[in-house]
Amino acid sequence: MEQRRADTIAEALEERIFDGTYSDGDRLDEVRLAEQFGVSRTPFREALQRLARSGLVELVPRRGAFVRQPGPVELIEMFEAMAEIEAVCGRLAAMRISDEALAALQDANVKCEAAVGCQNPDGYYTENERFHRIIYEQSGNSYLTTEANELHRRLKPFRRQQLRLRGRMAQSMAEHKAILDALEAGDPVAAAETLRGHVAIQGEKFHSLMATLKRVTEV
Amino acid sequence: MEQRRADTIAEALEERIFDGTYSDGDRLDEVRLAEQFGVSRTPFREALQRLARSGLVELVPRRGAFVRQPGPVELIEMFEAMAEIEAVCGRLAAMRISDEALAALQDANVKCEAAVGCQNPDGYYTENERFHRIIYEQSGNSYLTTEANELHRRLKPFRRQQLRLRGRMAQSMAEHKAILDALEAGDPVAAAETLRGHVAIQGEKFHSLMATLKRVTEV
DNA sequence: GTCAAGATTTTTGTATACATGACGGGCATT
DNA sequence: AATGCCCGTCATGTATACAAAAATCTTGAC
Repeated sequence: MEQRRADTIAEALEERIFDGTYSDGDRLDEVRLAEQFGVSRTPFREALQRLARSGLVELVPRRGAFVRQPGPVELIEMFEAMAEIEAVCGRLAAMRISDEALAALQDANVKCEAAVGCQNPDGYYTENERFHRIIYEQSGNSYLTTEANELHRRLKPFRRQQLRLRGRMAQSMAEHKAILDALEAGDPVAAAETLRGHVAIQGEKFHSLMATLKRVTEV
Repeated sequence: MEQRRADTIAEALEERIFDGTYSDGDRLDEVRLAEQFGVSRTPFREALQRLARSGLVELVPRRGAFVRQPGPVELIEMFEAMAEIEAVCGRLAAMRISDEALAALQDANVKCEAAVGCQNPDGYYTENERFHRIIYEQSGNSYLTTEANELHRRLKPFRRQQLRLRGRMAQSMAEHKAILDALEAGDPVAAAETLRGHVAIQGEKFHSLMATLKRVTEV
């Protein structure tokens, strides 16, 4: 699959939005940025439109493109949607998961535990992501899988913060175990419930999220 | 909100794809169609990219834009996803729905029943859509609402066929009643279950869907 | 008659030029 | 001094021109 220039530009812009180079409300000047990327306005505008579709920028007619970071309400809604969609994937996966996938989940979990032991948040994060993506995949529904992956990607920057919470990794491991048990038992209801609880933002996680939000938006 | 030309073109193309003017695999010639719409290639390409993001068109680099109708597998997956997302919306709505929304749902249902009495499928269809959109809205989650509306829109052409099934409208009414009861009772589980069952493609509905699919793709 | 390689043509991707609508500053009026 | 209007400047939206890649056609050899 050949890569258009607009694709690479979109990725670069996305990266800059995620890492905070551009923050909420910033206008993305077409001529200046196109020049900076070494392309003309045409492919750059293509990239902007793609980002607009993912919701990262807002395209106001005749006024330009503006960075659109999710606010507190939007973020909470996205986390809730993530929890519900993961629950759905888990429900379906409980009825459809393959033995290979179950083994892969177990493998991811083992490596997660190892990462916890080594105080290695990055390793934990990588394997945790694999764990979840396997469940999306095993829903056996590519539409849901795509949606789940997309939401997962957008929440990535905020999710990462959650792991910093004291004792969060250990608790998360216990929840993974419960999820795995439900999937092995082929219990759709239990799989859905445990996954929803695992992903949902509640209690201390909520305050933590709000705190990081403040830090991001106030800079 | 000002409308770009690319927007109107995208809508027109979408319409033509839905109504079968263009069918699966057709190439959308940039110069010919842009001329036909009376615009240059630039806004027309914008429209193509938008359609590509909705999944109606596939943009193959260096080869062009091709109409991408969902195949049987994809359609079944989309209907399943719709059923699951509606179930989620129902679950949340059962906990959050307002009295006004409940009244609106009842109103939609009454008008549905009237339409059934008058043998008026169009009227039924309109009110049925309103019924479902209210439930999406009352999930209290705008992300889910957007996703649900989008899926609903894409499945519209296929859903319409389902209503032609003998006795389908009457059965559907009974299901609406059960959904309404669950929402009134504030029972999340019942709301989710009844909605999932209502939307899911199963039994005769499945064969009917396959039949319409054949008719569409073989023309 | 078939297949292959080169030339031609068509078409996509990108750059640039042009036109129209938006924002801001300055001036006049109250 | 404040407000409203007008004009200049600039950015966006669109058209057109150019370049590169793919598809097609032609021609020649086996």
